[in-house]
This record gives sequence, structure tokens and C-alpha cells, in this order.
Amino acid sequence: MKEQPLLNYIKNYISLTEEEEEILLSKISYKKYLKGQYLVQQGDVCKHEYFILSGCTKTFYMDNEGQEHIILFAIEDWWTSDMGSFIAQKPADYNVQCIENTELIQISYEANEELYIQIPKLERFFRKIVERALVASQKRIVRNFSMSAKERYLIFRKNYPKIEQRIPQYMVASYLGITKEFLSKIKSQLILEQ
Amino acid sequence: MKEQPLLNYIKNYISLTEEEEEILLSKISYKKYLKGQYLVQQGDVCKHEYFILSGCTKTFYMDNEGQEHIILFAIEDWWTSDMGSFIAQKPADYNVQCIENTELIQISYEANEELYIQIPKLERFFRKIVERALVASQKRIVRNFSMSAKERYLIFRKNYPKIEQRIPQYMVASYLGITKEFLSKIKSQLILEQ
DNA sequence: AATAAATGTTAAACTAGTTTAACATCATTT
DNA sequence: AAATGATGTTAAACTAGTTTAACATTTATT
Repeated sequence: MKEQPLLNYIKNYISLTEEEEEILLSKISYKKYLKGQYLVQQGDVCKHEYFILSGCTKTFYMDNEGQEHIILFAIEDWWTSDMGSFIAQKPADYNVQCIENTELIQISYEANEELYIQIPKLERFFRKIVERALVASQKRIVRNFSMSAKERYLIFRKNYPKIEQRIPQYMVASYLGITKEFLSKIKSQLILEQ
Repeated sequence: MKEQPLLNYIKNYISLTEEEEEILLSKISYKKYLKGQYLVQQGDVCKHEYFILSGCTKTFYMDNEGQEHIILFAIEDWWTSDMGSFIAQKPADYNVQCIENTELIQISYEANEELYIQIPKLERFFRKIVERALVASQKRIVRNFSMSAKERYLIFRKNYPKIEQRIPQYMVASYLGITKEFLSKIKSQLILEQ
């Protein structure tokens, strides 16, 4: 029963009857992606939202100079997608790419709409998920404005210890909004300070 | 019928029966605040969410050096609050202050919870509102990373022409994440370029 | 084991944005 | 009309973070 983790996760927010669980399981699909594969590509319409079972993805924006800006990482038990594209079914602004082999559950736009009708309680579930994501996103804006790169790096390390060990440093730098060279400098400073 | 703008706004997302409209109106309250008054203060639990009828508010974080960092402005037909504090009923990270005399509708945490039970359709409404807010918040993160202060200022001017004329420049600077002196420099550069 | 590809480091020259400080303008109160 | 406080400007000195470029280390491939 590979979908179990999703049901467990949902149970933290709402309770589902057995019948509702069945409906839910009938509407989702389990998939495996390889490291490097894209779940969403900038310009395409994002057709699914994804719940990660194992592995890791990055969501990034590629600017006109060809520079990657990482908006978020997602690991086990996280949701990912290009929400702007998914909710409006318009071309995506961002890419979502697997940076490890990744197992996930995907829900299509149509299945998601049907689920909201058949299990209205899911509106509440997704509302809460999105509320939390918004709070985190606003916190990040404030941190970027009020803290130095070094402070942001220390917070990242504290908040996401599991992620840092799994991804290359240049991606951490991109997530922090600095160059890899500068992150390297910060790290050597931190070692000297100890 | 001062609550009408809220009903009209909600009708863009979901349809309500007359009975539901009455329940809704019975749970909300209409208020007037003066320029300078606070709707939420950092450290207090945020007890309401606010729908602005007229006027303008700013939501800001005050850092340890006493510097203000503006997270968002809200004008007519916008929602505002400290969402992290409101949803968890925990002390607020941010302040929300009126920068003009402001008329608004406020919904208390308890009323909001009761409304979700009595009118489950509102889950859908608020889910959609929060989804949009999250998309906007993520876009702002990307802009802060991938664009210069001048570019961000031009976009702000384009996106919020109505707001720029109503607020002092030093608040625009704070919203853009730069000093007022640097915004002044950008503006004089833009005049020379014309 | 050797090679190539990807990732990480160091340092010098540079630049976008900050800090400080003095002054200018505008709005509000007396 | 003068005075006060709030907002905006200018410029010089500074700094956090970037750019460029050369080299080092790790990981994956043959």
C-alpha cells in the first residue's frame, strides 16, 4: 500500500471515512521519476500536484540571463507543483525537477476538481496546507530583507538539516539568493569562527 | 448596506443562498480605524482577519535594529491579517497598521471557525484566496532574487499604480527592500533617462 | 586505474546598495 | 506667518555580495 503515507498525512488535518479513502485512492496515481527528470517545465501547463514519498525535487525560475533561482526544495511528505500554473491551468513560470530518484503521488487537475466535489472536506485540508505554505513564504521574504546571507544560511541549516546533506552547495546558494562563491566564503568564515 | 462589497467579492468565487448571506452578515462586524491605528501588533495574538472597504494598511516586521520591513500593503477589496498568528492563534510576528483612515469588515477567529461549519462552501472561497496570495508571494521572492532594485521599482509602479500615489516614498523603499536614499537615487536616474 | 564531468575553493577587481550627514521641501499646528 | 515635524534629496565614504578566472576535490564512467 504505497499510498498510505498520503492518507496518514491527510489524517493530521481532517478525518476521512473508509469510503472517502477509497474514492481518494482511485483518483491519484503513484509514479517513479529518475534524477534529472522534470515534473513541470517553464512554459508548459502544470497538470498535476505532487506529494513526495521519497526523493527530492527543486522548484526554480530560470531568468533571462540563464540563471537558476531556487524557490523551494521538496522531500518526503511535502507537496510540490507550480501552483500559479496549476490553479489557473496557464503556462508555468517555474520548473520542478527531481534532484534524486523520486517516488511520488500525483493528482491531476481534473481529479483534484472531482475530489473537491466528492469529498468537500478536502477543501479544508488543502486550505490549511496552502495557509502554511503562505506563512512560510512570507517569512522567507522578511528574512531576505532583514538578514545577512550568513544569517540566512545558518537558519537554512537549522530548518532543513535533512535537505542540506542531500543537495549540492551551489543549489543551497541559489536558494539563499547568493552565488556559490560567496556561500563558499561564508562556510570558510564559519569554520574559522569555531 | 456597507457589507455589500464583501458579498460581491465572495460572489466572484462561490455563490451563496440568501440564507447563507444572512448567516455571514451576522458573523462579521464593520469598523472604522484612524490613520496610525494598529489592527495587529507584533507579539499579540491576531484575533481577526480584515477585508478593507476603504483606506490603506501596511503589514510590517520590525527587526532587532528597529528597522521596518514592509511585507504588504492592502487597499480596497484586499484581505489582510497576520495569517501565521491568526491560524495558529499564536503571538504575531508582524504589525498591521492603518496608513490612512480605514473602513473595514473584520471576522473573528471564532466567527471564522463557525462560518466554516455553517457554510462549508467558504472553505473553497478562502482556499482560493490563499492560493492566489501564495502565488503572489512566491513571485515576489523570485523578483527579489532575479531583478535589480530599479527593475523591482518599475514593476511595483506598474502593478500598484493606485497604491504608490497614496503612500510616502520611504514605505515604497521598505517594501522594495532598499533604503529611502537609494530609491531617491533610482527615481532621479529614471528622470534623467527619459 | 584513468579520465572526464560535476562540484567546491580562493582571491583580486568590481558594483549595487548602505550609511552617514547635511540640507531641502512640504504639511500641520500654533 | 512662524515653527515644528515629517518626508525627500544629494553626495561621499563604505561594505556585502558579484564577477572572473584559475585551480582543487569529489564522483561517475570507461
